[in-house]
Amino acid sequence: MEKIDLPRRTVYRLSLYQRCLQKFRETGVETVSSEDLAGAAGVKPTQLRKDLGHVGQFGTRGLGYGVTTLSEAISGILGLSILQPVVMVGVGNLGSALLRYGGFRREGFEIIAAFDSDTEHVKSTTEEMGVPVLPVDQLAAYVQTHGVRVAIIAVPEAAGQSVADDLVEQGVKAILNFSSAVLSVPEGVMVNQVDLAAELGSICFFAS
Amino acid sequence: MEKIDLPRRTVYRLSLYQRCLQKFRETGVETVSSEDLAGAAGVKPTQLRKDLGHVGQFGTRGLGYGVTTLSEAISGILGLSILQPVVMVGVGNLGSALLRYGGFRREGFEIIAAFDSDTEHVKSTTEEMGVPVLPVDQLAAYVQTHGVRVAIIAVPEAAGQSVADDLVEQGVKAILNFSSAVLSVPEGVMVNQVDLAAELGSICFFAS
DNA sequence: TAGATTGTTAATCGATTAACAATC
DNA sequence: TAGATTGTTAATCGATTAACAATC
Repeated sequence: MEKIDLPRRTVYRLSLYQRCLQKFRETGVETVSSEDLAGAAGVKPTQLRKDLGHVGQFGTRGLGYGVTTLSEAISGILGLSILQPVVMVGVGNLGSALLRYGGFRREGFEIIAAFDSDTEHVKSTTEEMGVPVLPVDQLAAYVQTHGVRVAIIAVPEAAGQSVADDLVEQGVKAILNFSSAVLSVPEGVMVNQVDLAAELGSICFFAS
Repeated sequence: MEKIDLPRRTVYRLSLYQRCLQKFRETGVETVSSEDLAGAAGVKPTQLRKDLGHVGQFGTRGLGYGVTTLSEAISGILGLSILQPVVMVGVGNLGSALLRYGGFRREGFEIIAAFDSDTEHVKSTTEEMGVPVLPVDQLAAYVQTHGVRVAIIAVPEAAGQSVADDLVEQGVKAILNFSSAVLSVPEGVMVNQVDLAAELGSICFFAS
């Protein structure tokens, strides 16, 4: 596996394209132009082509892109051609909502286990979530034995950093962080911060 | 109210600074340097100063920023000095998680009502959510009579655009969109797309 | 005055868009 | 061949960082 270096935003959009391609596939479309696909993803055609240009040549001039071919190519690039195992830490409001959401599997990853420090929480949620919910003190061991490399953090701010430390120590390489904690991680680990309150706060500005 | 034009990212970070300042305030700190505050927010001091430079002069050279003064100034800029009323459309997994989350109020906005198309949903959730959950066909009227300008969309993709159209028609100016629908809105309406699946998909790339 | 720290300008960086030659 | 559409280069744009003079 060649390690390509891609701009963050490009990676994000590849993920978008991938979902659109799946939809095209389901409706039986076999070929799309950069204009069609970009339209579906909400970006400019020229940007789509630029993004794809970073990783290879997939189209046929005058014709467009083969839906299946491109979709599989992108899956490969994102590392989603094999189902990616993900753990979830924190099963509060947001964590459990994400667990129930479910649509993830279609995207090429699967939340294989969730963890929480609240024992009551652990017991009451295990069945209704569809994934095992375990006490957080089993997190490290689990991550190690299952070779997990991707994690979602949805714990209160105060616990964020220590959870991240544990994860990184066991080999996790990418973290999607919903806690408002600012995580510091070593070089080579990617953190993607999603700060819902700040997101909402910032749109309020544009309403005035 | 002068209408300032700020870079999106700057607005987002102002929201971050604001939260950090509140924490400083709670712990009795009266003055912070750009280094302290930037550290707390996870950005570079120079960026913080640049961001603030967009909107005015709040500091004292050699000393730093007054916590309270700066905090109130930012609230004013973001339009959060008065509690901002927000409606939520869609009370599925994600929507209800956000409703329960609650931490929003401290940030200066309040979800005053939620809407859903599923009548069962409406009934069963109203009490447990702490806000009225109403049938979606009352959305337009409610938004208009309450002068709501900010909305959160957490409905399935297929319904996203039509909900957005209704909101915009009734005067909503800013939308935080959690549906994966690519919304098209008229000039002057701000949409902030948060695509959780794409977010997760894109970090997977960095794990390989 | 000396030390600290802001506000701001200039330099850098990265990402988006436009334009067009290559080619199916 | 003519029409369409890609792949890629160059131009633009916006955002981040470095540097430093202003000043408390």
